[in-house]
Amino acid sequence: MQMKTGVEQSVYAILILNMLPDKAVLPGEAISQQLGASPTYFQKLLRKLVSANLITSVPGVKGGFKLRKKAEDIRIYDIYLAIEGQQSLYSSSGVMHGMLDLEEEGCCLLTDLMQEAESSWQTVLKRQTIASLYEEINVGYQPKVQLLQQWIKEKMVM
Amino acid sequence: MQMKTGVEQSVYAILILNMLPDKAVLPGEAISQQLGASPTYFQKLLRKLVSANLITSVPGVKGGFKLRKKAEDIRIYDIYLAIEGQQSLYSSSGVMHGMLDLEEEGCCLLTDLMQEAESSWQTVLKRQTIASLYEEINVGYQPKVQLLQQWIKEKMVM
DNA sequence: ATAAAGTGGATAATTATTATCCGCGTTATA
DNA sequence: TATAACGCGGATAATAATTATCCACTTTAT
Repeated sequence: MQMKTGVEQSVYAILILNMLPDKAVLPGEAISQQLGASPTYFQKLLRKLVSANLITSVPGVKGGFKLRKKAEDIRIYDIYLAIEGQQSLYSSSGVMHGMLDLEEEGCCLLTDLMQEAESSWQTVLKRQTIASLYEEINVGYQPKVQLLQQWIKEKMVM
Repeated sequence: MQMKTGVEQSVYAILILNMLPDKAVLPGEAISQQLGASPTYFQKLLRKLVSANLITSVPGVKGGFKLRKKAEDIRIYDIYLAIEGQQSLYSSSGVMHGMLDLEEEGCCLLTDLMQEAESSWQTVLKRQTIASLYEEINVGYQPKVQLLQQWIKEKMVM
């Protein structure tokens, strides 16, 4: 039971897009290269972020991706949800039904507890936004962030 | 990202073992049958529960499994941990390293948040015990539980 | 001795996740 | 208006995780 690596990649991708000047756009391949992700699969992740309305895509020669929302309006949870989907961490496989020979389907003693646990988990993921991560990275890694900014200027298209 | 079905099966297995008279023991195959689980794989799950000191096994002709702890001392979390292992839901894949070209390995902006989220999730799983589930099942499904008790008396060995 | 149980290792089957490929639509620009 | 660089979506393959099976072994009641 492990979170998909796509969630982490997406978070950093969005962090990069957040450094992009307004109106500018960054090709998917450039991002995937910088993150060391497989280009084709990473494109799929970007699609999910587009579907979730977190980023927008621009087709054509000077196309690419950019943020759709402000950094303070993108919670880690939003990205998690976009990539992992809304299926819950736990779903009963109906063991109770067999054990007690019940008529009704789908009843399980664990459902409520698990739902509560998941809510609790999600609540924490809703606490932090891209804006707060951006601040954190700026404070802790200023020189490296400067270099990244430089790279973005080279790769972006307007 | 889904919890293993083995966790649910294990919870109900332990619930069954909890209805067992003291000193009695129940063969693994009987349990797996009642739960509709694959016998051989279910045996592996039982092994994990033994390793986690939640149940004990007795080899030999009149062998089987029984609880090692009292129902009120077995939290859902203990079972979850026994089956899923202690690896966390999230582990960084080092994307940040590539993005910022850092020297240090293993630093990730998400680690703290994810750790906190997971703790929060675990806390909820620690709230409920086998004892409380047993009570719940007794209140809601009394007649069916009676039948289960009957079945246990048939299958158990002392 | 034998049969019924658990143990541990090797291995296969299944499912989920990650990755690639290709043909298509869109758009800047030569 | 042709072309090249990009995103889009579907099909498919490769890899990894999970679930399942098999077998030789130990233990123990009868």
